[in-house]
Amino acid sequence: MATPRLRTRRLSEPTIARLPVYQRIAEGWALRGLNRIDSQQIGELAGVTATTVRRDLAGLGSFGTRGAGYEVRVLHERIGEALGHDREYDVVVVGVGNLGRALVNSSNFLIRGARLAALYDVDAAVVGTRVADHVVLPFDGPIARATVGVICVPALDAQMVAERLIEADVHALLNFAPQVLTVPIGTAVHYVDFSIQLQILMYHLNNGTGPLGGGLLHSLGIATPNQLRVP
Amino acid sequence: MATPRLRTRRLSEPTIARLPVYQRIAEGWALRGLNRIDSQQIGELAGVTATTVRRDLAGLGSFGTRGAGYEVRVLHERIGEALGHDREYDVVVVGVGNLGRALVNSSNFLIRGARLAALYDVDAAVVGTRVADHVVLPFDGPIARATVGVICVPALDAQMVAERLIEADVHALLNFAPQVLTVPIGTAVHYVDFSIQLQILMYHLNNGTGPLGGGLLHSLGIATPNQLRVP
DNA sequence: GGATGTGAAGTAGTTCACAGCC
DNA sequence: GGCTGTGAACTACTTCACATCC
Repeated sequence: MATPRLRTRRLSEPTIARLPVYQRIAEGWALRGLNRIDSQQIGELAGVTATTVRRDLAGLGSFGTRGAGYEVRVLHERIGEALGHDREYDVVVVGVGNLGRALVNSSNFLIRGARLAALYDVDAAVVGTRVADHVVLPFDGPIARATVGVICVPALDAQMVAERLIEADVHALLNFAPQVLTVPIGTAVHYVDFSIQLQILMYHLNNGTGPLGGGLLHSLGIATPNQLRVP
Repeated sequence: MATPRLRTRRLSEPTIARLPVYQRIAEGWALRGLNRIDSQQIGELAGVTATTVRRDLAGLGSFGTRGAGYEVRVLHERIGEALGHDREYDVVVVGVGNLGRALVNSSNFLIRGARLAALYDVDAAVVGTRVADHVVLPFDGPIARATVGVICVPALDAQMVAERLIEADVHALLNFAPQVLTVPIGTAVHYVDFSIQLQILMYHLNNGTGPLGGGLLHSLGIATPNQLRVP
């Protein structure tokens, strides 16, 4: 576990989930050559209220200018600092099926300090092939030193994979398998589950709730309708 | 938008996100031939407190037995009803790259009433090929009638794809592109963003928060360490 | 003037603690 | 005895409203 740093006060869970969205918005504006943005604009693009944006950003220290909003460059930088993007960390991916392949080849996955250390699979047909500039290694061999392990294997194998990763001293897991993992204290598990997202969407459709009822995203849930167009 | 039904009282957003997890746990137990489970056990497997489980389930009507817990079959059924799994709905997928392919071939994505209606792509090399028992159609042609549109295209194309889907009367979107969408009122957008999940995990690692500090999943966030083993 | 940053108020979600029932 | 279901207390998050500063 990395050393804690107390540069910013402790951020709330919903705030942490929104920061990457704000950062992406900042990137979009920077790309367009715009260098100022205000909480109102960030809010409309992110699907939250301007007040929420200001509270979130205030937690990173006061770097806005009253009357003029935030400087896009500084905004991006501060969020990066808060999320620890100045640190590099190694990621191993276990399971090089369609999903694993999609992840490592995505321009959106291994960013902000994440570095692919190695790829593993149990399938002899896949081991030895080249994927994303790495030769796929056998999962029963030695495991590279890494901070995060990404699990992209079938549900039934996920627990076994988690155990082997933990044994190899990987104590942060991102699990794409539809399987709750049992892990010892000291290991963080984060779940990504596509079908749950679909199911939440359907619940709202069936019940007429969600965006129409004014419902809001709860750590990347349903977003408020968003009429503003980026200039 | 489907007709609302008021079988159960309105559920809170965090509850809705947890129900699919409970349901999966119920499935696991049913598969093992176990037919009773209590809130304590569900909680340990899902990474939440027993009280939270009981509150969530109480929202679906009282179907537990004091002193004996919940019947696994009834639990599964009630959650299915609450989430609208008895209804079938059509899903179109736009973008048949690695990710789109991974999704439609996953045994975990198109479940619980979701039915793949059609696949679209703009790439002439992909259009016409067979994927998951469907011939990939050109995105500039007519779009099938569907309830949900899944967007698996590069970030820069996502807004255009969303607009065309909305024009074709698809008013619920699941967006896998790292891009906030601007949509008219009446359209629900739900985001799935891999890199954000990684970033949240890293934040906690850098700050020593998360599972060690007793932090808890916030709609599929970091789960509490989970020592219990399924019998 | 105009937008930030923040006390204070309001709302939502979780946890406690226990009555109620099997 | 044991576990559910729930009022009451508590905690967390959001929104209001406005003083503050450019």
